[in-house]
Amino acid sequence: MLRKIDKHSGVPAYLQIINQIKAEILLGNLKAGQQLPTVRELETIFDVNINTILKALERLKAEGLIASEQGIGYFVVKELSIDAEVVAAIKQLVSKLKSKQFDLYTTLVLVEEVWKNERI
Amino acid sequence: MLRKIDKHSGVPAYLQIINQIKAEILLGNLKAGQQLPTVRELETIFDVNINTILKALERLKAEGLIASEQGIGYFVVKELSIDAEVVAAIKQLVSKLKSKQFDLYTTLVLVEEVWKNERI
DNA sequence: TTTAGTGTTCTATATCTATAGAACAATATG
DNA sequence: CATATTGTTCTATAGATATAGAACACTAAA
Repeated sequence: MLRKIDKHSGVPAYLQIINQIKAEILLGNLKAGQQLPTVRELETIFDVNINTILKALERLKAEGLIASEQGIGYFVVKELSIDAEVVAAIKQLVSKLKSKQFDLYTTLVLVEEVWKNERI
Repeated sequence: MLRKIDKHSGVPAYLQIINQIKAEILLGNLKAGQQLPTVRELETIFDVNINTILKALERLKAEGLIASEQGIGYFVVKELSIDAEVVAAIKQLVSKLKSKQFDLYTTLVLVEEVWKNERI
């Protein structure tokens, strides 16, 4: 599920990488104990320099989400399971917005703004 | 509705400013013809340097969303109205996630990932 | 033991982002 | 006309981000 980052979004590459990996863990696509692709494979997958990969992995390690073993690889440590109902609700909203021709950027901006402006 | 940006999010300040203004226009809180705060007021509101403000306004101008008149100010040009139903749907999702103690960052990451992974 | 495949560390360089500070240009108002 | 308020332009500097390239360290397997 991991894919090329968007180099023109303005969001730092290492952050986009962190976000992708975190999301995969949240969605249950990466489970505890599972090994990540090697750093040199990640270099190809995300299409960034190895140092950028390392910066992202370092942060995820500091958060305790993953761990590394020299000579072996990186592994998911902590599982972050979320409610299936929540995933369903998000899918439903995404579906509605896509059918109304919204683009992802606009959607994210709106969600953020509603989040910060509404007191619920 | 415009507020301080988050200097520690890693997202460039000028992008956060663009996002906020765009969202206000989308939500109808800034309507066509309406004047924005002065650049020096925006400096205070967002808590960033005037050059960062200008960079953001420049981009919004290039997109045709706002226009400037020297000696007078910046004005909203294009209106981007969206379906009230869409806003309601977003509010509903935000409400549900907040009640489940989700944080904004996790929410945005999930929405993005679901958007990119689901073919709908 | 040797080799291939892992992660790890380091230096150097270029570009982007953000700030500070100063000055200039156009407009509206007294 | 003079002044205050607005946008505009410019230079210099610091820090963050990203890349390239090289070398080193640990592990597993031939």
